[in-house]
Amino acid sequence: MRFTQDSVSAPNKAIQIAGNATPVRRRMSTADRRRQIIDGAIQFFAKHGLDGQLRNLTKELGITHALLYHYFPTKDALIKQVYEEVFESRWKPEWETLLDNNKLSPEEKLNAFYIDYSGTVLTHDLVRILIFSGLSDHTISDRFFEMLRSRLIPRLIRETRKYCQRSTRAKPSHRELEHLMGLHGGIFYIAIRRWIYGQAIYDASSPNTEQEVIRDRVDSYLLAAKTLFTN
Amino acid sequence: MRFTQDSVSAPNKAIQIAGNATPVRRRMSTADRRRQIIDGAIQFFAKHGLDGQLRNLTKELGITHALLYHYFPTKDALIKQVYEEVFESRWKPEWETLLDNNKLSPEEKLNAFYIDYSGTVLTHDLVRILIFSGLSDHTISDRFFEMLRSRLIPRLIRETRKYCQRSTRAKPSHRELEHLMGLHGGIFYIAIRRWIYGQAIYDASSPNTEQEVIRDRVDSYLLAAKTLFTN
DNA sequence: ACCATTATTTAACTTTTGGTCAATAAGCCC
DNA sequence: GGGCTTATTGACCAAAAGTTAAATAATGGT
Repeated sequence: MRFTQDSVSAPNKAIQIAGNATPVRRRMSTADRRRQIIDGAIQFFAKHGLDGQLRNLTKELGITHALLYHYFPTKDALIKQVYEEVFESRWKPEWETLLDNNKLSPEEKLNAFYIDYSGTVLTHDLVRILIFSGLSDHTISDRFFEMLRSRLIPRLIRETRKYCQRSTRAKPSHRELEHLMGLHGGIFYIAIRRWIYGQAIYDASSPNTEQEVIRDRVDSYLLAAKTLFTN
Repeated sequence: MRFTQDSVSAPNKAIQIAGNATPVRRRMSTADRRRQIIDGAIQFFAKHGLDGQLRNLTKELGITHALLYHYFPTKDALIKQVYEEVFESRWKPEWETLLDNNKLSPEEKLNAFYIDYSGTVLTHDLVRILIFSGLSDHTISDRFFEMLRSRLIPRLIRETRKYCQRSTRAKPSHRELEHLMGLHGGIFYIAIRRWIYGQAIYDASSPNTEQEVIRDRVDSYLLAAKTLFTN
C-alpha cells in the first residue's frame, strides 16, 4: 500500500513533520506552495518582525530555506509581497458605501464602521506589521494612512457634522480632524495594548465587550463633538 | 602649527571625521566616553531598533566597535543600560503629587498632567523604544504599563469621579477604565503618528497646538464621563 | 512504463555581526 | 621629558543568516 500525501488526513496543509515518520518529499503545485509560503510569512513576520530568520520561517513551513529562493528572489521580495497581501486585501470598499448610506444615522454608521474596522484591520498580523513598517521605512504605514485620509476621514467628519447638525461643507478644521484622531487613536489603542503590549483586555466572561467599548468610544466622541463644535 | 583636537571648535563632542584630516586618536575620560556611548545608543536604538548593529552605532560615535566592549561586556548590557536611562529616569513622582493636590480642580489636574506627560514620556526615544520592546519581549512595556496602572490610573479615575460628582470609592469598573483608556490612547496616538508613522502633525504656525489638542481630548473625556457615569 | 519537467533538497559560499585580544599611543604624574 | 596607566585600535574568530548551484526525485503527460 502506497501512501501518497493526498490520501492522508491533512489534504493540502503543510507537512509539519513532528519529527518522525514519512519524511516523504512532498511536491506541491507552484501556486499552492507560493500561497502557503506567503501565508506563513505573514504570520511569521508579524510575530518575529521583519528581521525574523528565513530558516525559522521555512522550518515552520516544513520546507528547506533554499526552497524559498525558488519562489522569491530575495528576502525583501518576500517581505514586499507580505505587505501587499496584508494591506491590499483587507481594505473594504464597503466601508465607504456604509458611511454614504442615507438610511442610517451618523451614530449607527460610526458604530458599525468602527466595529467592523476593528474586526478586520485591527488584527494581530496587520497591526504588528503596520507598526513594524512604521518603525523602519514608512512606506506601508504611509500608504495605509493615505487610504484613511482620503477615503474615510472626510466621510467620518461629514457624519460628525451631520450629527452636530452643522451644515457646513467647508474643509475640515484642524480641530475637527484632531477630535476625530482622538477617537481613532482611542480605538487603535485597544489594538496596541492587545497586539503590541500583549495585554488580555477583556475578561472572558462577556464575549461582546469589545463592541461595547467601541460603542462607548464612538458615543463619547459624538457627544463631545456636539459641545465642541455646536454654535 | 599643531592641531590638537582640543583647540578645535567642538570641545568635547565626538570626532565625526568627515573623511579626511587629523585622524588623531582622541582619548576621553572613562565617564565622558561612557556617557557619550549611552546617549548615542539611546538615539541609535530608538531609530534602528534593538537589532541595530553595533558597528553602525560606533561609526556614528566616531569610535571602533571594539571600544564598546571596553565599556559594556555585551550588547545586551548596553541595551539594558539604555532601558534604565530612558525609562527609570523619566518617570516623575510629581505626577502623583500633582494629581493628589487638593487645590486644583479635576480638569486642571488632568490637563496639567497630560500636557506634562506628553512632553516627557511621549518623546521620540521613549515611545519608539517602548514599542520596539513591546514587539519583542514585553519586559519593558509591561514594567512601564504597570507603573501607569498602579500609580496613575487610580488617581485619574478618582479625579474623573470627582468631576462627575460621584463619591463612590469602589474599585473602578471595567467601563470606567476603558473610558480612561480611550483618553489615554487618544493622546498616545499623537505620539504614534508623530514618532512611528513619522507624520508632521502640527502646522508650524501655532506652536502651542499640541497643548490645545490635549486640552480638547481631556475636556471631551470628562464631558463624556459625566453623561456616561452620572446618575 | 517511461520521459520530461521542475519542485525540492543538500551542500556550499558570502556577508554580516557579536565578541576577543594583543598591540598602540594619549594623557597624566613625577 | 620619561614612564605609567589605560583608552583606543586593528586584526581576528565563530556563529548566524542571506544567497547560490548542482543534484535529486515527485508528478503529469504520453
